[in-house]
Amino acid sequence: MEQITIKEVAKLCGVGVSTVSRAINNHPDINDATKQLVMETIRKYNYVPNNSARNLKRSDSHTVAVLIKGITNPFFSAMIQVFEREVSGRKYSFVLQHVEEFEDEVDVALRLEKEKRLKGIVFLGGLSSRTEQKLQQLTVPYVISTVDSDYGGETAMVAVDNERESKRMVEYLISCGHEKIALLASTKDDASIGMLRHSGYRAALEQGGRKYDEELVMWTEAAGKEIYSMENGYALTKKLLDSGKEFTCIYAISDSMAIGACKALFDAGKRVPEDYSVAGFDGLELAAYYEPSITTMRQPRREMAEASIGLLFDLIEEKEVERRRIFEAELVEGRSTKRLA
Amino acid sequence: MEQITIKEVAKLCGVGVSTVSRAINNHPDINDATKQLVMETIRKYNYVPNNSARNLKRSDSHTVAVLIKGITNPFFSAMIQVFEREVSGRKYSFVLQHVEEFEDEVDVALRLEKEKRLKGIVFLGGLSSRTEQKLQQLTVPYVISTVDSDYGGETAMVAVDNERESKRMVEYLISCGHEKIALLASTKDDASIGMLRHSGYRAALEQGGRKYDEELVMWTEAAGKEIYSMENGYALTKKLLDSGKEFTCIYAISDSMAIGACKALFDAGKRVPEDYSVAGFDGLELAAYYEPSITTMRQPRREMAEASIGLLFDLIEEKEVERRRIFEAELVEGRSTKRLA
DNA sequence: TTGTATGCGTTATCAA
DNA sequence: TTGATAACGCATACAA
Repeated sequence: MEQITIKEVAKLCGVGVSTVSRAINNHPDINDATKQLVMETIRKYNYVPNNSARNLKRSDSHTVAVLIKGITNPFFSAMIQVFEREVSGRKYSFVLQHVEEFEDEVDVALRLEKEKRLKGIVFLGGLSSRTEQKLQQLTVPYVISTVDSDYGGETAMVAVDNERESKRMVEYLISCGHEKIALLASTKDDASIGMLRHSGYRAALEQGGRKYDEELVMWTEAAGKEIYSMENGYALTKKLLDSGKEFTCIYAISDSMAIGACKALFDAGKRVPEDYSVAGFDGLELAAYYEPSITTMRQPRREMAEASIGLLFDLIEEKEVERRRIFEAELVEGRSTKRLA
Repeated sequence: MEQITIKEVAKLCGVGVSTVSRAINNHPDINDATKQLVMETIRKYNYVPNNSARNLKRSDSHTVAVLIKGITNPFFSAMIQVFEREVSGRKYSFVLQHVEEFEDEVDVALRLEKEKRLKGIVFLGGLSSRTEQKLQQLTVPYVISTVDSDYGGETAMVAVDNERESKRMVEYLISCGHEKIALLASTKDDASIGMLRHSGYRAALEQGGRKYDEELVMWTEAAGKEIYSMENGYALTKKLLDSGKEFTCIYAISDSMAIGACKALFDAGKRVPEDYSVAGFDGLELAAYYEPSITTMRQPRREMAEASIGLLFDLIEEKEVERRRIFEAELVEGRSTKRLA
């Protein structure tokens, strides 16, 4: 099968290449009959325009990209559909770009921006390293979505206040009568949401007159594994149980970890919530389907996805808008936590 | 920030563009000193080559793509990492291309093939429609992964035998003493794995001397929702319970549906497996973490992902190999099923 | 309404 | 070891 080009289509139709181009791109100034002819031969010969050539030539692509590191994270799943809908509703093209583990998302963004002549970028899940300098090389607007780390003054951002909401969760657990609340945390050097949620935990304890006990904080050790996974939640809980420390409640900084925690407790012959309460964070669908359902802070993911695209287009259209959109999370009381007598 | 091009880099260095190109692409015939100079100015001015131009010019790209419809499906999650590893281990670039719900994956493949000068393609999750004719337009080898529908003679494919493994599962359930086994099925017009798993269910019942009862088959109605989801499993189970039909076991054609089924049973005040047994299919991690753990057919996903890339490269290298690689699934006995007395 | 010609940014060929 | 220059396939300004 030969790679047919626009030239050959033109030749086959007995017209010039610009006419073919006009037909493809729905230009107004083209005779309807010739357009039909062109479109027919295109279909007949299965002509597919080369996107690289188009991108090279075009100045305005009407394309925005969403970059995701860890596309398999279920937290992002529901958001992806929303991105698609919101972008195509604005007559733009949508590129979902997966960033591999070892790649720098800003590098990918820089490449993609040139390659596709992007109009804007959403970084889903934030930026792993502090590459603010590199960010400045971006010539198009961008929005950091679901992470509220401090990226510097004017960075556009959509997220919940992770520290505050984490604090609220722990305040709730305290209000249920829990004194010794263990935390399943991220790595010690985490500078992103993991640390913010830890800060919220600590603040709630200290302001609630409880002792912040370092021994009840189970840090993720190896950076190799996925931090927010069930597997990690399981491992950390096992370690916690083995430590012999006393506690009545486990607060995991993600729902997946909370589920891993439950499983570890079950495997140790414990019951949830009768023996131990367990709470998570994120509000994954799964948290509701688990048995018992997991008490969690639900992030309004769909709304945040909508707002991310909305903000991005506001920036593209150079509107003067608030560049930080902070959403409220919702405390969902599941049956994985109980009030102490 | 200006979009700097290769020409300007050349000018800045006082060399020709071809020298810059040589430096970028690690050509051997270039003076080491000039190369250093070029690379330094590139870094200094943050030059990023335009990929569209490169793709346009290059003939061999050393890139393969994996196309996924439904990238949020947790079944694919673990496979993606394997694809990355396997491809980059072969010194090829890897493109993970998400196919939107309404898009035809072959169209996307055709476009991408031209745009990126692909060397090969993996279709993860099979092809939704029978577009065999279009497939022939692909000029590069491709492998259909995880779906064993009949795509015609020579189609390269890596999958489990869905019908056989589904049959095995039901045979197991029969061997546990279950007579009335309800099925949570896909849509009636499904022509893919959903139908194959249904066929296996039916075959097991009939060959096992049990009656195939159409009323125990809960077909998914609306094509709008995600078939293999917890939500759908929940809805179908609710419907089943409401129907008043008698049964002792639910076999869901996916683990997610099985979890939805469990939740529906719990919400109806039933116990699993004491009142009803529940089994799934796929062997998701989640099946092991659920309480009770779900009895399932584990597909060797990592191995299948490896084999998909392996087969693709065999085809790229024009080796004469078996084009169909069928893997065995593993029956994992969870605690969601019990033997009847 | 249509065709011709130019250039997008790069790589590759060729001659120096 | 280098540098001009010709493609790559397309969109578009301009001429017709």
